[in-house]
Amino acid sequence: MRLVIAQCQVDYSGRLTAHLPWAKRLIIVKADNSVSVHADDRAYKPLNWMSPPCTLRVREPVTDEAAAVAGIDPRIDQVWEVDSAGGDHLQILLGQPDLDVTEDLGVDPGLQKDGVEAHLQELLAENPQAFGPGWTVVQREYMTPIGPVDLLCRDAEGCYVAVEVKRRGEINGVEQLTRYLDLMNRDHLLGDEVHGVFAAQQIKPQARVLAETRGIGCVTVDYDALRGMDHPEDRLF
Amino acid sequence: MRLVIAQCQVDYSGRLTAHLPWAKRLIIVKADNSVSVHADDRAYKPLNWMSPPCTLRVREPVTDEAAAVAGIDPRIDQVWEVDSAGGDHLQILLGQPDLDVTEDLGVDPGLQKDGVEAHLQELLAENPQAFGPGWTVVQREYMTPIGPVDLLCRDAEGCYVAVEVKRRGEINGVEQLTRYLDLMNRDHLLGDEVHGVFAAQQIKPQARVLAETRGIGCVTVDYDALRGMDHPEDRLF
DNA sequence: GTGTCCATTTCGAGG
DNA sequence: CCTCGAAGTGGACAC
Repeated sequence: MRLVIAQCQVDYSGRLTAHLPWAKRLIIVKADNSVSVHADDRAYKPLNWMSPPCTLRVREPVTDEAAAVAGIDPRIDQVWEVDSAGGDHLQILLGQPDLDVTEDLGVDPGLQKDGVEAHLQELLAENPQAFGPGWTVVQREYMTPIGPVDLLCRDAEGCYVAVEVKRRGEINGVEQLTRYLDLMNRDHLLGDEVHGVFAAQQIKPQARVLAETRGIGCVTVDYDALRGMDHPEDRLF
Repeated sequence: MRLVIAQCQVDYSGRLTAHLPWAKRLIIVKADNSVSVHADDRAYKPLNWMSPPCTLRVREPVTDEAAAVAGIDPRIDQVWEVDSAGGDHLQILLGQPDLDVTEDLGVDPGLQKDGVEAHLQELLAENPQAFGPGWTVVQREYMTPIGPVDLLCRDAEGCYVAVEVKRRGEINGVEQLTRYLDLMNRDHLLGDEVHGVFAAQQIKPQARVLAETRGIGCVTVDYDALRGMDHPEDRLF
């Protein structure tokens, strides 16, 4: 990993074109050749970047005399040309760096996550009573021609119910479930009419309204409580 | 902006929980107090981070003796505690740094962009003949109760057509246009039936199929050609 | 503030 | 390799 802090000007052309005027910024070159140009704000998002795979060519410093002949601004110390296979191009004009260090970081052991949608689906599959008494799970990731239904359940009366699980329930999730229900009921893949339930840790009001107008049930899920039901020994009382 | 390269262990808890085992990484603290932890790959995305606004507390180095008494790993040189208003928490255990520099970058003059969806919409508004001969634009960003239709047009026969403009046409865009059409035709906001056209630089096959089953036309747009039509003087022939 | 939608989204999984 | 859906999405803009 190489870190450079210097005055620079950046021009990108690819999916769009973008320009950064001359100013002092941080430039990161990672081991995967990716380049990112950071200002001192905007959290972790760079102002401009090139994603890997890409190649980086550095045109070396020129003498003042040669620069003058070529019409190059004498402030320019280096020119970086970054190219991707897709035709994207990033050009960075660099002044004298205030920092230029290279460090070998090695391979990272990687990030361990807990609490994403997959875990929520897993917990619900193990605790279908969260939907109501007598509910059972027929299958997780039940395949249809247009994609997998998160959970296929049966309610207390034995009716099939397709459950769409989301961390945050928004309109798109309702649309997605609606497409599954339309298909399953049009083709009578499961005989009787299949109902729908939209399950999420939080459901936006507009999504709830849309679901209800389509006869889809809404269930808000408490992840921590569900984890407690799943492993009662973890609870303190 | 402060750049630190050091062995570290990171734990995040907030919208999810995540853990990074002990390894050498880059840590960036920006002027907005945001913190990001980078490995030497994954383009510009950090492994872990805290978005502003947040506060950073640094617990100073302890002596080996004090560390032993407190049960702290003697490799630990500093402990950073980063907290956001939303209750998110990031803890970074740091070893002896290989790099620790602070640079003042000042305020960035900012990024200039060209070629995003707004420009595509603008070009299409100026060149409705891209949809067919005799087409006219009634209004850009035509407001409905559930959001703005990108372009409201009339075709050669004078029929209203709602046009949804996307850079890349995917299923969500078709759903979005469908909601507008459902509403406009249910409430007869414009008298006769309003048709729909889905216009994008590239349309995914599944989006195209969904659009066609709903009677929505698909138009793929060549941005550069359209720019050429708009400013013929820019063309070389 | 909430809601909606764009993004050079990035990223990962699955066919 | 493409396609699709999730993300600690973030950010801008309208209401």
